[in-house]
Amino acid sequence: MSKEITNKDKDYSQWYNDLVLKGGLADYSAVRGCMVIKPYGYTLWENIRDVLDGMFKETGHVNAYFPLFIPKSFLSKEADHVEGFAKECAVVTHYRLKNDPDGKGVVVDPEAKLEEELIVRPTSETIIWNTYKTWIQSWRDLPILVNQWANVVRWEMRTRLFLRTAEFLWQEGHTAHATSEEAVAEAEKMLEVYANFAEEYMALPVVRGVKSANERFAGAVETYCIEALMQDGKALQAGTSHFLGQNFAKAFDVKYLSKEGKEELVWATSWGVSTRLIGALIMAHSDDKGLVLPPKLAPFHVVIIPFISKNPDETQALREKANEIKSLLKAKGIRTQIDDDETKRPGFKFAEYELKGYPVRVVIGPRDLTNGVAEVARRDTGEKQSVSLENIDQTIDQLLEDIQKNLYQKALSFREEHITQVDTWDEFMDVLENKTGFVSAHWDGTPATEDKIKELSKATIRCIPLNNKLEEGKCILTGQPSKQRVLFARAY
RNA sequence: CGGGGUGUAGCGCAGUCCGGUUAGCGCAUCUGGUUUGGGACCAGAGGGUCGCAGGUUCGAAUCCUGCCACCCCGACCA
Repeated sequence: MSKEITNKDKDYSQWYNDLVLKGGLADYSAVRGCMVIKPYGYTLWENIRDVLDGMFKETGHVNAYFPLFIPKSFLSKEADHVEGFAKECAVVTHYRLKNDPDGKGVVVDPEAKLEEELIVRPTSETIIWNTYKTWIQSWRDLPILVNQWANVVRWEMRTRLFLRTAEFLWQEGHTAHATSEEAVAEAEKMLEVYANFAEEYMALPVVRGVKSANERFAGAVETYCIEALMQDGKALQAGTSHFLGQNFAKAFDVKYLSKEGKEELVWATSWGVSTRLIGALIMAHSDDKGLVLPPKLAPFHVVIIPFISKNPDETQALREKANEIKSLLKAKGIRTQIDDDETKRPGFKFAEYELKGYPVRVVIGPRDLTNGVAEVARRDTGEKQSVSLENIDQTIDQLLEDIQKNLYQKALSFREEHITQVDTWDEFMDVLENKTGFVSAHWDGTPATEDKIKELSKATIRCIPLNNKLEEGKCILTGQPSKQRVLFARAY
């Protein structure tokens, strides 16, 4: 069958690609490293976006939009920042094409060279802080709590659908504050927003933490992150929030006059999540039959499949009943689709909607109609039950809640089982190789040791969990004293 | 950027080693019919610059040279 997907255990990467492509989320495009997000995948993104956007508004943020292009000079104003992004920037050098003198299409017009080259934004700190300079004069102008939904480009060497593409969609919040404390509080607050979103909506348990110096965002003083675990035991950073200190205020000379009449540098944060979340969603819950989507984000909650009968009257009655159920569900805010396509057989449809991850399937045939029931199947466990048509809306409403909870619980158990404490290097390597997942181990706190561990094991420090328990110990690599355990893992 | 692999119909592939009629198969598509409680069946039809550009040859999907694209694994990254 053309729709068959690779078994997860056989080839996890191929399984993932199959889900994305055959599940109808995205396609490869004509441009290297760039993907086409198809309607089904885009709806998923819209659902993610809408919920997050509501959360941002709830926490006092407003949306704005800044240019796609950044003057090259801006990027070089913050030393760490340039270094972090310089290697993966797309650059616009010309502004015009002309007909090829040899008659073969168009060529870049050498006459149309830009005075100053433009960088396609890999992130917007620089263009935004250059703008904030003009917005901020007084303490009364602060804080600025702005978010933007945008695309960014990072010219990655190696790309993967949703997880790492050259162009991707995201949101980036950029805030300006009068004090360091306020900015830190903002960064922490937004991390918590992300964590809540991941857990409540994506049914994805995450570890909240801070990054080590090596893994910190280029230009940040502190990077907070949420880390999730995928079914293959690899970690995935699902969101980050940065306390930028005064680095960008210094670089762009953004100062305000305090209540005391003193000129002060502004404090900053930035935070973002991207379409990568869709990759996380896929890898966290799906199985060998296809996607498994949490109800709170699934494009559709329910598909109703009426059986087609030989008897036209019966078929008509089934269609009507399907519509009736749909209306009932719709009244409860349940997103429902009816598939009464007569050219496809039921078995085909079952497989198709399982592949697409619809949380609930409702099947209704002549026998059900007589008995006043429908067959309701849940995607997460595959269980089927005969349900009375009387209060099917309530049953399904409850079922969707159960599915959402069950997905979270399943992912949580998996995550808990895959955080392993180790105290020796041999154990460390053994867990990474065989058990996989997060490894909680002592580290002497130096970047050099972290690099060495990465080199030897391919594992990185995913984070130092927030409110981490302090505990005396010895670094698994160097034996030097350590005050706390940190989480290592191989990661996406 | 290194290593490996693949480019032949919308998708998946065979054919390439060893050149030779009209390039084939499965799925999908279209038409007609029979079907429909877990990926239906029968009959017929349409669909191809064999990745691109050169070259060798009477003759190239097949041999030679160059290029390009994509996938996988590594280094780098959200």
